[in-house]
Amino acid sequence: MNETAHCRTELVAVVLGLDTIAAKEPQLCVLTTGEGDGFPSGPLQAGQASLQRSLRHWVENLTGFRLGHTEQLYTFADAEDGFGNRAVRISYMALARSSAEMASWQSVYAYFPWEDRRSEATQEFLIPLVRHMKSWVSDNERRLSRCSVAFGLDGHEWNDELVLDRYELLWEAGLLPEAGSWEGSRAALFAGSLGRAMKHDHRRILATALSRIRAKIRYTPAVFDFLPEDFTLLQLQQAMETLAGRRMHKQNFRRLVQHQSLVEETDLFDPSGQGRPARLYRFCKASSQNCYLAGAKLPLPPLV
Amino acid sequence: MNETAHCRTELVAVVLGLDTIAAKEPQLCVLTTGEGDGFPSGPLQAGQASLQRSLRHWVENLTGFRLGHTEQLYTFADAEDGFGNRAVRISYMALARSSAEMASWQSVYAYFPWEDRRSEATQEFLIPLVRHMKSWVSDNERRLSRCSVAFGLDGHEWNDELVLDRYELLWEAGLLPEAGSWEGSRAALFAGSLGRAMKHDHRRILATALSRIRAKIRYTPAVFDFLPEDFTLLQLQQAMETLAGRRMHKQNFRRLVQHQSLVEETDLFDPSGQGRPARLYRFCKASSQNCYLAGAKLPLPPLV
DNA sequence: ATCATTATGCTCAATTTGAGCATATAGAGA
DNA sequence: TCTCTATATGCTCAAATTGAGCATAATGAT
Repeated sequence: MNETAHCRTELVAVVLGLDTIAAKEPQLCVLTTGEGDGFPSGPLQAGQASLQRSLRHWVENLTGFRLGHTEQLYTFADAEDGFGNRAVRISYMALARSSAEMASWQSVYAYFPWEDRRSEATQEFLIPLVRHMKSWVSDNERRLSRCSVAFGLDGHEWNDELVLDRYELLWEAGLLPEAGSWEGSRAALFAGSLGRAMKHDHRRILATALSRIRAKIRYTPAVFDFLPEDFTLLQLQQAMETLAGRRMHKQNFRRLVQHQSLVEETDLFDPSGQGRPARLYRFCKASSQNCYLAGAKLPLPPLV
Repeated sequence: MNETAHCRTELVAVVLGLDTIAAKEPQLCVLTTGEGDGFPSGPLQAGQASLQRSLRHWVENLTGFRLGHTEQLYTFADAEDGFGNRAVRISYMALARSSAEMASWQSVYAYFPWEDRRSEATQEFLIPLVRHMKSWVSDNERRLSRCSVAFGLDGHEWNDELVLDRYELLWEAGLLPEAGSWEGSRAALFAGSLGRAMKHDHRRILATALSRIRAKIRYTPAVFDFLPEDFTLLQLQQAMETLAGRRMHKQNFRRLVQHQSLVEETDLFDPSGQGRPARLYRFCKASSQNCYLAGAKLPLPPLV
């Protein structure tokens, strides 16, 4: 209790955005450094008023990118280095409006392919992976239960928000290169479906961010931070879908959104589509709270 | 970016529990130090494996209390002191089972009287307070909207989880002693309804904890961490009520709980009551995820 | 003109929620 | 013992929400 450790304090930024430009359907992207194996991070600067401000300041300087809503994620500490020194890392998540600059960003689901359940294809590689996980934990009651819950087995539903739990189970199974116990040969069986690794615990931080944003879009109007001022209901729905990693029922989604008067009509239309032009809507801040955007899911077939 | 600040890193623990012993109805309590104006806190120790473990270790040593589920809340940083030194405070919330040791604990709602809407009495002092808040912000569009949302005015519903927002609005209005802009004379108008102050930003941390636990009990089985192994459905309901700060409809609450098979019957009964003895139930871990305990609310009359 | 494609309006059954009535089982007091 | 009060528990019913799908509208492409 008497020995105060000296700490190096570092800020880490997970900047999320929707890439609406390159692909036809918007994709969830994250700003990375190096070979896409880390996030912008740097020491806590002296002379800044608040942590949040400090973070915004150097991320905007570093990347030239203007950040939207910013939120603290989690604080980690390394073990001490033998001289009583520890490193403390405070991680933040920031949302950014999409822009042309995003070409160099990385797709979030490149790191967590199993989290993107929008296409049927995911099902296919997920099934053997989950089967393997189950057999691996079959001797451990506690782990078996965690596995069932996290991967939606045995009558449980797949829960979007359990990103961190799923990541940790894969880690514990030694299937991820970052894990000390990595079993490369076993992992090779699932080549391509285990995603890209990152340095330090950055992939874990990304998992935390994905959990957080998925929880946040359900009960707050956070999606609108990703969208332009005017948008079609399809754009809104696809933004929700790429964030949640699952498909939604189109007509019901509209009903849900309109019924809460979350958005208001403009008298503009989007002429770029092939079919009937879609009306443009605008976020209606007046009724922003008590927003519920989770419903209108399309049921997923059970995994096993 | 080049100047690394030296940081003192401190851990702060908000330990919550239900006091089922003193009062007839369980009350939400928190472990405090001194005159009830602070939380146990201490420097991050060298030689501990993880932050979480470090926290548990010294809280259990300090208080002799065994902690249940522990969760990181938020990390704050003081402004630097002029020598390039900053203090970083990492706050944690921990849940504890009730015990006889809790006599010395403080009621959470002593710090936030406006958050306890279980009794009609709260309505009475809340109405003039909110009216005052509204007139205070009437010249500021942004604040007026925040106020409406936070205090459930103008058609908005009261949202349990906006504890931090409400605290910050009261702070900004200069009604709280901790605020630099405190206007004691104006605050005196609402004597007794503005709650007890705490040192540093500890009351703000408590607000964060209350927000967090209220969010958590809705979608996770966190309530059960407060309850004994066997409990009656009334105990469960009252635990939810004191945490959420609002009443629930009894029959519907039972239906909600039983329908999800969150609990399983025992063949024991609680004989201590006056009327028909209540059956004792037990938490059913098997179906723990996808738990939804938020429904069955009794509607509150609008504030203004 | 016809077709493919997307947007949008509408229906209908199943489920969930909000509210309240009715009955069951205990202790306390006449 | 009988009655009253207090609590637990079972059940009903209407309103609201949700899940799913059909039908129509408005555009570009062939």
